[in-house]
Amino acid sequence: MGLRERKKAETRSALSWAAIRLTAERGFDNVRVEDIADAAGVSPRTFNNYFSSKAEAIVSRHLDRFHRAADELRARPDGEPLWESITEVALSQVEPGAEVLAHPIADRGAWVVGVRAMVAEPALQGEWLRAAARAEAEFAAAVAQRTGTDLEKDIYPHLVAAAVTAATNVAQAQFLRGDGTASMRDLLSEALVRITSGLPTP
Amino acid sequence: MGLRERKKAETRSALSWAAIRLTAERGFDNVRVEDIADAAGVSPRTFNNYFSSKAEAIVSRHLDRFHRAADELRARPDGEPLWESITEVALSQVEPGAEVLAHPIADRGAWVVGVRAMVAEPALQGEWLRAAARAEAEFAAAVAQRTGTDLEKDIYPHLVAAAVTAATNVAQAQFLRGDGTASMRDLLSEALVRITSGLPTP
DNA sequence: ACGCAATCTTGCGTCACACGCAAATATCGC
DNA sequence: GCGATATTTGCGTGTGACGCAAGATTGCGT
Repeated sequence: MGLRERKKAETRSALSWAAIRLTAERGFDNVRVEDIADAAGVSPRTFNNYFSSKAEAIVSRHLDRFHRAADELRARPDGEPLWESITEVALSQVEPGAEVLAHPIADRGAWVVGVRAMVAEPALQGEWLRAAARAEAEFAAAVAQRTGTDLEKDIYPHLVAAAVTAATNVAQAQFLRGDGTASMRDLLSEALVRITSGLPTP
Repeated sequence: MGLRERKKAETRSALSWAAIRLTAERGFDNVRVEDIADAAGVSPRTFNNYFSSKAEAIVSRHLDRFHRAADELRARPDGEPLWESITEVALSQVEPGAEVLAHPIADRGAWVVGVRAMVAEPALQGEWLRAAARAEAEFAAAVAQRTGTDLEKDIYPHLVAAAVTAATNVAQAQFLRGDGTASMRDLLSEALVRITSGLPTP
C-alpha cells in the first residue's frame, strides 16, 4: 500500500475518530465540522471530501465493522451449516476491535454516558440505520453465494440478512437498556437462537 | 375535535402530501421548502413548525400508517394466536388506504417512476428507517401487552417487532426490485411464513 | 356577544452545513 | 528529477433549521 492510500486511510480514520470522540464528549450539536477538522489536522473543506455529513463520519466506523463481518462470513469453511457460520461471525463482532483498543479512554464513566447520548441522538439514528441497511445488502450477497440462492429472485438471502441485522440491533438495544448485568454476547446469542427457532410465543 | 385541531391536522396533511407529490414529480433536491409551503398555502416558516426537515414531512404518512398497524394489533381478538394476528395486521396494511384514494393520480406511469426514485433517495432512507424503528418500538409494546412479556426485561417482544419490520421491509424491497408479477401481498405473506419457521436453509 | 387567554402563524435574523470550482500542493510512475 | 495524477485547501453560494417576538386566530367563560 503506497503512501497516498495510507495517508488517506489515516485521515479518514482520524476524522471519524475525532467526530466520535468530540460528540461523546460534548454532544452532537455542540460539535462543529470545523472542530472535527481541527482535531484531525485538516481543513474544514477536506472533511467533506471524506464524509458528506457529520453523521456519516460518526457512523463510518460501524459501517467498516459490518463490512468486515460480511467478509468473515465469506471466509467461513464451506461445509459449515449456514446458521453456525452466521452465529460465529456475529459473536466475533462483539469483541472489541483492535482500533478501539488503540484509543485508551481516560474517564470511562463519562465516556459511557457520552456514547449512550450519542446513540440516542435522533440525527444519528437515521444514518446508523442506513449503514445497517447497506451492510445488510452485502450480507445478503454473502448468504446468497453460500446457499446458492439468487439475490435477485429469491427472497431468502434478504430475509436472513434482515433477520440477523434485526437480532443484532435488538441485542444492542437490550444491552443499552439493561443495567449491565447481561453480557452483549449472551444477548446476541439468545436473539439469534430465538430467530432461528421461529419466535414461538413463550 | 375542535376547529383548531382540525386545521392543524389539515395543514399537516397538506404539507406532507405536497412534499411527497413535489418530490415524486421533480426529485428530492429540486424541491425547496418554500415550494412545499406554497403548495400547502402556508408560510415557509410554518413548515418547520410541523416538520423539522423535508425528509420528515415525506415520511410522516408512512409513520402514521405504521402507527395504525400497532393500533390494529391491539384491537385484535384476545384469544387469537399472536402470529395469526400479526399476519392479518401486516397484510391489511398493503391495501391502499383511504387517504391515498383521495388524491387521484393523473399520470400513473410517471408517478410510479417518481416514487421509485423517491424511495431510492439516500437522503430519505435514513428518515424512512427511523420511522420504521419508531413504529417498531410501538409494535413491540403491543406484542408485550398481548403476550404478557416485559418490555424492559424480555427480549422477546422486541425481537418479534424487529422481525416483522424486517419482513415488511424485505417484502417491500423485493416488490420494488421485481417486475411487477409478484404481488406485494404474496411476498409479505411468504416473508412472514419463512420468518416464523426459523429461516431453515433451503 | 364580548373579551381575555392560549395557541398558531409569520417574518426576520442567524448559524451551520454541503458542495462546486479552481489554484496550490503532494504523491506516483518512470 | 519530471510530468502526470490525486488530494488539499480557500472561497463563494444556496439551503436548511430554528430562536425570537409581533401579529392573527381560536377557545372559552361570562
